[in-house]
Amino acid sequence: MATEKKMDVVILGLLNHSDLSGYDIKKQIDSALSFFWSGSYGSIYPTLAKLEADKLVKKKEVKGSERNKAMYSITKAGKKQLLAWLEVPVIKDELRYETLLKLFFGSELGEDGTIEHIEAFERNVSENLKLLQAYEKILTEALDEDPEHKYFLITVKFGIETYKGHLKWCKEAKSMLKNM
Amino acid sequence: MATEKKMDVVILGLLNHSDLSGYDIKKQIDSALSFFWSGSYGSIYPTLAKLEADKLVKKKEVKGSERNKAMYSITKAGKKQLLAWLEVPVIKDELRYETLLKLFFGSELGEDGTIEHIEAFERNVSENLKLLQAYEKILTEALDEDPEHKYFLITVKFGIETYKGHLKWCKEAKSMLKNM
DNA sequence: CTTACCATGTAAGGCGTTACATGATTCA
DNA sequence: TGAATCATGTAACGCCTTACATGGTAAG
Repeated sequence: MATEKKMDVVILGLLNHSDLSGYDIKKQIDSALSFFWSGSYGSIYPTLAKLEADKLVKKKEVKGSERNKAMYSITKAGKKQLLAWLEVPVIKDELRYETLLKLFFGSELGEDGTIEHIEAFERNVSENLKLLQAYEKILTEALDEDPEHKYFLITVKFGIETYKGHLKWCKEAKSMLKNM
Repeated sequence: MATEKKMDVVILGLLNHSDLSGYDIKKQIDSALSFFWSGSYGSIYPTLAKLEADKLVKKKEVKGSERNKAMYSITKAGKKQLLAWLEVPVIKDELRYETLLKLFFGSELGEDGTIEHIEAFERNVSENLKLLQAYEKILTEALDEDPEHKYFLITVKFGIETYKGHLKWCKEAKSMLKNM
């Protein structure tokens, strides 16, 4: 079956906004998409080759003094495929937090160790929240420049609300563990 | 390398609380752990066999008039392994929401379609929130019965705060899309 | 009497990661 | 001149899911 949780629609979606190399795609996944998606070169390059073979993207070798570099752009068939995926209802949203697993089994570890896990989680979330808030500011200011900015901003706001919820829980969880 | 995001510690953790069959383990994963973890029989049974071979769990065939059923219990070596994993810092918390991917690339789909995705997400989160709040009530009332209940309750509260954050975002996102 | 649930397991394959391999260019 | 970044790709392997295969038991 087609494109359920795969790299291909991510690539198609990114190329729908601008032409990119495989390296560029990796960078975008690691920045704008990183808080809800991930992907490695070992997945990006083979997918790009497959998409090209299916004529969903077009490869252009960049010539001249530059090193070997290939820029990809989306084709009409690619846009059609992207839209078809966008129209289909979401199949699966997955939250998979190892932190919660360690908490769930935490009685074996005890309070101090568990609190350490929560605090490490808290530090991590706080940092990511700051990054998202910086994104939020930039995107809000540049909202008129590009109609896609609105959609990017909405996902950023998702991260902000979610992380705020996480931080609220951190406080609650720590006080629950300490008041025993 | 050992037990980074694997079924084995989940099983060890569950068996640390009570003896269970493979079928029981699946049920627990699909209920108490479902909002932050998942696993299938195709992963549970082979892992159980491997854990038994490593003497981390012990298998007891249930005899008598009952059907073929095997109950597993954790061994001392198993407890040690579980504790070792609990002590190690969390390697990876992963949030992977297809909904956000569809939102991120949403300009191609347009406002109406995007709002439909948000509303489907909203319905789903609302339902799960209700389930978690039911769990919260039960666990709060039974807090004294078992020292582990406190740890279960903390993870449930995580889900509640997170889902509340999600729902807050749903409202925000819809109004952002409508006010254009 | 049949539907739902209890119960165990295997085989094939999907999807992706990590690690490796290689080399150019830019910047301090 | 050496570190960081740009840039592409492959091979091996890990981990899990889906689908299949099988059959007992409880409840309505």
